[in-house]
Amino acid sequence: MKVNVTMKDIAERLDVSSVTVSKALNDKEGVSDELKEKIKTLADEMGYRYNAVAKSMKDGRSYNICVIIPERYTGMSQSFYLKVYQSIAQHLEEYGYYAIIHIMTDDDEDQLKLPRIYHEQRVDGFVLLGQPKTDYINHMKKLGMPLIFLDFYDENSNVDAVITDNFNGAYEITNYLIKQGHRDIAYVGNLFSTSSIQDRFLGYYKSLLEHKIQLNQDYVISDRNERGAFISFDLPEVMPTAFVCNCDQVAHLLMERLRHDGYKVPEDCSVVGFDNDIYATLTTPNLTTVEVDVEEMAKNAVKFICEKMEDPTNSFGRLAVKGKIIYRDSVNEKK
Amino acid sequence: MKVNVTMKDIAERLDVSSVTVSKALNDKEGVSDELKEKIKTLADEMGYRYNAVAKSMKDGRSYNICVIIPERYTGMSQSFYLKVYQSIAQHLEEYGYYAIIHIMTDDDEDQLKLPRIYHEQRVDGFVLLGQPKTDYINHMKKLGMPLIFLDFYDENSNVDAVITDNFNGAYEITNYLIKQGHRDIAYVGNLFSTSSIQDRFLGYYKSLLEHKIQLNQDYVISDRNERGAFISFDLPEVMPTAFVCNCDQVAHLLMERLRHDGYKVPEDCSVVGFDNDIYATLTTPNLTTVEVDVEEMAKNAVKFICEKMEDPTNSFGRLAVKGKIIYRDSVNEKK
DNA sequence: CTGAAAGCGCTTACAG
DNA sequence: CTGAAAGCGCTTACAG
Repeated sequence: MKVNVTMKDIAERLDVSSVTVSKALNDKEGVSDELKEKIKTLADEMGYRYNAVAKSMKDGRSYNICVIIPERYTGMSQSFYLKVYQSIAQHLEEYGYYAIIHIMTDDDEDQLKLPRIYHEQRVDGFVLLGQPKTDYINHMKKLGMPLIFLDFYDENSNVDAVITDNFNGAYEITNYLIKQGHRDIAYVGNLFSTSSIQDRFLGYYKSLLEHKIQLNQDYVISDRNERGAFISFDLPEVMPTAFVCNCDQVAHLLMERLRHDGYKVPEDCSVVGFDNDIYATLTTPNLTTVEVDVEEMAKNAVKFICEKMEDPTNSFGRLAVKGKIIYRDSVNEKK
Repeated sequence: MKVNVTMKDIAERLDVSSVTVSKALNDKEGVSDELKEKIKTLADEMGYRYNAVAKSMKDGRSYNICVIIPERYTGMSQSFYLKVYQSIAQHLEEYGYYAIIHIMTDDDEDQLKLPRIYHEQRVDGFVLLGQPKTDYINHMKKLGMPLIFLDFYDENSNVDAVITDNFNGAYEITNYLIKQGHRDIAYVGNLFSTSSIQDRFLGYYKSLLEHKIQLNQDYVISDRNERGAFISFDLPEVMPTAFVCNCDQVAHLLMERLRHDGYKVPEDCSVVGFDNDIYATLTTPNLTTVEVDVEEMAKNAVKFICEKMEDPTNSFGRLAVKGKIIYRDSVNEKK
């Protein structure tokens, strides 16, 4: 058995041309059924493997999509990114594409260094998963390649984006707290860090507004610096009865802090999170939170990027995928 | 500006041949320094990007290494896998290779289904990260492609492997417990699940032996079924004063269980883990554990696989990379 | 239904 | 130092 069987090898054995073999193996028209069967059978027998590199070269496409994740996000809730990646990879498979992860270092981000895969023309499009700095985004846009933002968007760029419906999720979970009788509700998150955190805040705020609850600036608590690293924070002097956290991890940190300061959850304070990631079930009590629909987000991101590759003028805007409240044990009715 | 600038385009502009352009851009001999500079400058100007696909086709290599992770592992400590992947990718870059993650579903594993990337000849070697079933391993071996096991090994396969020095790590951390005065020490882990868990057990056992401590079968506690899913377990009737857990996650679960049953850590029982992953610092108190040297493991795995691609007869055996004990607050001196 | 020719973008081996 | 020719494995467009 030859090391690498090619279509030509099959063609020679059957005394046909490699064009015919190509047509047969790709189920194209122009080969008799009989011959097609014979070719396919022999290909199997000879252990033929399709050479996708040759195909790539022919059509000038790599069939790779690069999923760029800024390194600082991978330190956070890693499960999320691997899950999203897996989902993207599975959906891309249906289109005949591959997903390749590129974890971008802070240095590369600062220096606007693009992944090697770009410089070697081995990629047809990018999915940005996790928000890089504006300069980097602008740099990527100039490439003129299909580009999708996933799990964030940028006000100043009209790049198509698939995001969690942060606004509505936070709105609904705040409504739920209010329905439980809470009126003194704090929000934990740096409003200037990412669009997600900001939108979740606005959803929280909308719920307050609708219930005629005044927004108390002491109840807006920053949890991280602008690079995304968590910072320690003080609890408000007058304590609220509930906290809406911008993510489960910070809810987890907050609950440790509350316990440390002698508050019981949910007896003294209720706490809700967002994401339903690993931290949601690591805390005691388990967190009531908003579950992100990873599957649906990945599916749409893939659809968008593939349609953009077909026709670069395709544009989709911003798609907000609805999440779902998961009710657990971190919320009490306010008596 | 043309959409895709090729060497030929540069050649025409400079009235030289594309062979010369190729030599210049690759810093090969046979071009005058002056001409080489001119070519490089123009290439930059024209926005030339190297076409690695053409190169791949020419040398019949994809320059891709596929990192296969069985899906059931990704549910566990995801941070680890993403970290390992990143480290592999970075090291592969030095060799001009790319790393591509493939998360293998249980179904694919059962049906011995290889990743599409293999069938399309878009991969030159495999790194198996996390132990698949024996049948799958044997199937992969038959491919005759460069193959490395990472973070596990298989008794029956003589495939090169890079692993954490599980035996020594567990041996040393058990020694530490004994030095703190403990003699009734349990081990938590299913001995028949993976080679890591087994080796960690043996390291624990060696430490007992050296200190003339009888192994008590009631003190060997299974934590998961053979597919790797955690199961609930009973605490021994007569409690030990310390637990060696096969991983941080199970140490975390154990500590919750202990707390629930009214035991305090480390006052009543000491607990140590293994891995130093996210669970080590999520528990209160923080875990004393063994840190895995991800960087060193990835570096060696990459070295091995690349040398095997150069010469398939290269063989390295099993390399155990030493870990490091991280001392935290989950161990007390036994009075 | 079948196939000869040309081409994708590069590199190698050779000739000058 | 420079370049014409051939080839990597496939597919497309066309001719028969």
